[in-house]
Amino acid sequence: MNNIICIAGPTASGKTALAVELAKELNGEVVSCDSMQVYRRMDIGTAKPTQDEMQGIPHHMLDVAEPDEDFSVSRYCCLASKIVDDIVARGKTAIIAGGTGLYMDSLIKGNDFAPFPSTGMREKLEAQADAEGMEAMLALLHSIDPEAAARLHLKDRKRIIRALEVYYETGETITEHNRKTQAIPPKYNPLWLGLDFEDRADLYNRIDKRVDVMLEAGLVEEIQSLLAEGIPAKCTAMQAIGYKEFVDALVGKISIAEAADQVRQSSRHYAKRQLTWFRRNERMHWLTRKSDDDFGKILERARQIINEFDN
RNA sequence: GCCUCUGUAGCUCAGUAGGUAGAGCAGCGGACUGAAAAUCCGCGUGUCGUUGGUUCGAUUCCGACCGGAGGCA
Repeated sequence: MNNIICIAGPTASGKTALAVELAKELNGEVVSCDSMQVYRRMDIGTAKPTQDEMQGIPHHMLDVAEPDEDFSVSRYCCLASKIVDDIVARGKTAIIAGGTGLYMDSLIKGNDFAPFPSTGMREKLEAQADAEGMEAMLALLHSIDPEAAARLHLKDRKRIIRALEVYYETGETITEHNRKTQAIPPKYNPLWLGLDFEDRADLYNRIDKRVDVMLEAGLVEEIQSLLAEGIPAKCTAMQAIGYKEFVDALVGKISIAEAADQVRQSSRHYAKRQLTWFRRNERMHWLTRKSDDDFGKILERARQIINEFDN
């Protein structure tokens, strides 16, 4: 009997509902794997499961950070792995559900991240990049870590700076770091379930509808109150889809209707990226939903896969 | 009814002084390992409204017709 199940899939694909149903049937607890649901008071726009939706099933890794706090894969793995271990130790099933592929893979593989001293290195590198340009930064990286430099595109500023940061902070190149991480055997051996739609348009329709539901549920008010309590509009949490766009609307840059359109658009792009990430996981059991399949059909397929896996 | 403008990729529009066409967005595919709902890369065949004509050759010129916009009555 496998005691860890991962439920992956794009936004609005029904991960929450499937996780709760399976938790009920398998004596499970849900561990959210979502880079934005970790923030407190960001409930509507992150589609955080409501008390109703949880149906009494314990949920973890929600509300573990303040919106203006720095969060990272490293912190996620550190907190979540303890929780998973504890659930399993208590003889229950850990159901890890969410759409943040990097977090999910890192948790399962057991990537170990040493804590980062906050020395302002990133700010220094950002300033240097502004002053000297990315060609210079890439050349600098090449002198330190030619493999990484060869792999990265000149325009991928974020990764070039990060690669330099990792080296200057730890003395180890990101290439070495990656090699070491990949060498360690996976920490967990879960059953992977992936949600997808045979017709992409069905997913996109669900995304569109969900934006309307969020608006009705008071997303704009949620954002207003975050801003009112002093959460800076430029912090990472507020860069979440559904937040940054309505912040623009609230300061009058665009209309609410335009913001809603942008949210729908960004969500589609995001969903596509999520699918790309999860598709490369060759251990994934895909639950591909046809246009006339209902939730029950997907649940039934999930049960089958779980039974086959156990036998 | 007459006149003018207009009809090119799913959308908005370029363009071809006649040799069957290209951008942005959308869409699709990919990457991703200490910010990831972030960041980045790649992919453009479409009856050039329809139909006749001129031409070796028409999306391009001419005519008619059918859409759309505006103007005059």
